[in-house]
Amino acid sequence: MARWLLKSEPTSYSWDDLVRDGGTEWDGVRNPTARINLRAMKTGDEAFFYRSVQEPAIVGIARITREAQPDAKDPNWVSVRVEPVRELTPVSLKSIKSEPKLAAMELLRQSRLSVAPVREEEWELIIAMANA
DNA sequence: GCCAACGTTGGC
DNA sequence: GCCAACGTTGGC
Repeated sequence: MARWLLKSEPTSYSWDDLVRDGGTEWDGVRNPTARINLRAMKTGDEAFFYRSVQEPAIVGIARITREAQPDAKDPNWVSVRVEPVRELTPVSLKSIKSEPKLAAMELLRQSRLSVAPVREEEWELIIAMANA
């Protein structure tokens, strides 16, 4: 199973919105690199839900429930379906940056990328940080 | 095809 | 509010 990270500004779509909805179409992504990542997602893959801008942090885990299909608003782009798995004790961007083992994370390397891969060892370390 | 100008994202 | 990173647009 592959691991991912999905960014969202809480003012546009928050973790609580995802929980309330029980699942959502992850659409509106308009970046070529992010599109490559969306297309690589398989049903059952898991993704960190990252809250950007306001108190940036990883705040939950979501699951991909349908692979990429053309975005309803513009077929040149794609969307996937996601649903919430569980909330996490927030792991702040600050704590991610302060952990040397996470220095290679795509989140840090390309800070504007809204759909990014996460390595298995990074995933497990962040889960451990949330549980600490 | 190059690159300057401009717009957007997102951390601080 | 500022600014760095980076993507897009458009003149040449």
